[in-house]
Amino acid sequence: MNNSAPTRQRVLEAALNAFGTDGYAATSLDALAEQLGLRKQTILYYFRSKQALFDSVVDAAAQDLVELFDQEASRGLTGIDQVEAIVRRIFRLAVSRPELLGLVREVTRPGSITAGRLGAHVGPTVDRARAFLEREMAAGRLRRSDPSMLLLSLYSTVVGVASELEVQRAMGIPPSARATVGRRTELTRFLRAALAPADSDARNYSDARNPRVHPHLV
Amino acid sequence: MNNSAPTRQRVLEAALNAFGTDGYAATSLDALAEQLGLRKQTILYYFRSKQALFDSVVDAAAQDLVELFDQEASRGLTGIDQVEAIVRRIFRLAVSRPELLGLVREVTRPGSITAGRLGAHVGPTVDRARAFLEREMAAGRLRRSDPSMLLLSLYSTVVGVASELEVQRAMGIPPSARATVGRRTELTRFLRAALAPADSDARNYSDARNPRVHPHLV
DNA sequence: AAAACTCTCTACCAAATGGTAGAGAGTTGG
DNA sequence: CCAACTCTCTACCATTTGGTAGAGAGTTTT
Repeated sequence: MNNSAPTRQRVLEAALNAFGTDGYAATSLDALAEQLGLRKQTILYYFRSKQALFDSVVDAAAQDLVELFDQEASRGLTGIDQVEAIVRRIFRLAVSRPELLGLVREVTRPGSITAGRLGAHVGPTVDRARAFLEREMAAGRLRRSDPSMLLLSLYSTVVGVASELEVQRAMGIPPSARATVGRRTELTRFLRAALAPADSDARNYSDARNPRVHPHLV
Repeated sequence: MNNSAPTRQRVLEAALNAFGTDGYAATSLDALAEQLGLRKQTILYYFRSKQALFDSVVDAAAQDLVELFDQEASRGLTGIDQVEAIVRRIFRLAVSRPELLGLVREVTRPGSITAGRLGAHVGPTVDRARAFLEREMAAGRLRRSDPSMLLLSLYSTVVGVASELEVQRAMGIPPSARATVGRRTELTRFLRAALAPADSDARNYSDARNPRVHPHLV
């Protein structure tokens, strides 16, 4: 039962790229195969059907996302610092593997049958994120609000700002590397303002201004 | 040169619905025609090609969006009140015509050739929005930040929260009408926190808490 | 060395796709 | 009344699509 890791893996990667960039419907097995220097039938040897391939791609992508997220969440940061660390991570992802966020976008299309599949994978992570927000609110390190809604707002904002390239162009923001850093900096400021606890119970809370942008890269 | 408004219009509406829901590639002219009780050739009589139909749909949708937006912006509100009015409008849109936001999402796909078309239509409106933000910041009614970036954050957050149905389901938010109101309320709170001017120069600014949720509908 | 297994290929196929050509029915204008 | 025009249709068509059947080469197992 040797699954011939190289070929199968190559197919998965190219498929993630294609599905995440052009979408499911606009991706043909023939085009995918040609791009890999294979015949379509070779793809269908490893994956029963186009849909099965897509499912596998979603599984792999979900695993990557969860891993990355949990890794970043396990460093024990608190409050806005933790949120900022995640934001930085997602931006790095948007630069290094934009097709991954594109795939998420494709899967979360209304009525998508595959949405449940992704949901099943990321469910526990989402729960943990919500629990984190609740905990930090209770500790007075984040402004009090509905954790689910906040999570949704955060998701929309971060993924949108990180990956809405065409919208950014329309708004006069050039898609350069420097602009990407600028976007993240500005977004961080936006989020800090939105998340900072009201004056009522702000305790030992790390400086809300000056988001300490390391001049690394993104 | 009678363009037979009824049929042409029906085609446009059905096409907007299909393109906005399923995307360009997943929409076939045959399916569209059948749904309209027509033959595909009738569609191709009014529109030279599938791409031309899509372009026309984008034009019409952009016009609707701009109209709606400018209408809401011409009422002379200021600061966060104006932002909140726009948010309310977009949410109403997400409920009454979800396919419109879906189309925007489709058009803004990375590498979309039609993105420029939409951009050309909404450009002036975006400029006006940015000018508004600048003006309100200068007047001390909004927190100071980069207007372009803020606009992008606002866009991502509002459209995302309004239309990311599948993500919401994944985050445990049921897609009911009541939940929609709740989402908007929570989002408004989020935005108020993010946009409220720093204490430095906050002048005659309408109450930041209690966003006055009318029990209308959405 | 024979049998079984792994992997990629050629050869097809039915269905669906966007699109062309042009007939025919109905209406309008001269 | 005839010509022109508007609109929808039938008849096709070339291409592309996802998918099946199975041959054949190489490797592993017995």
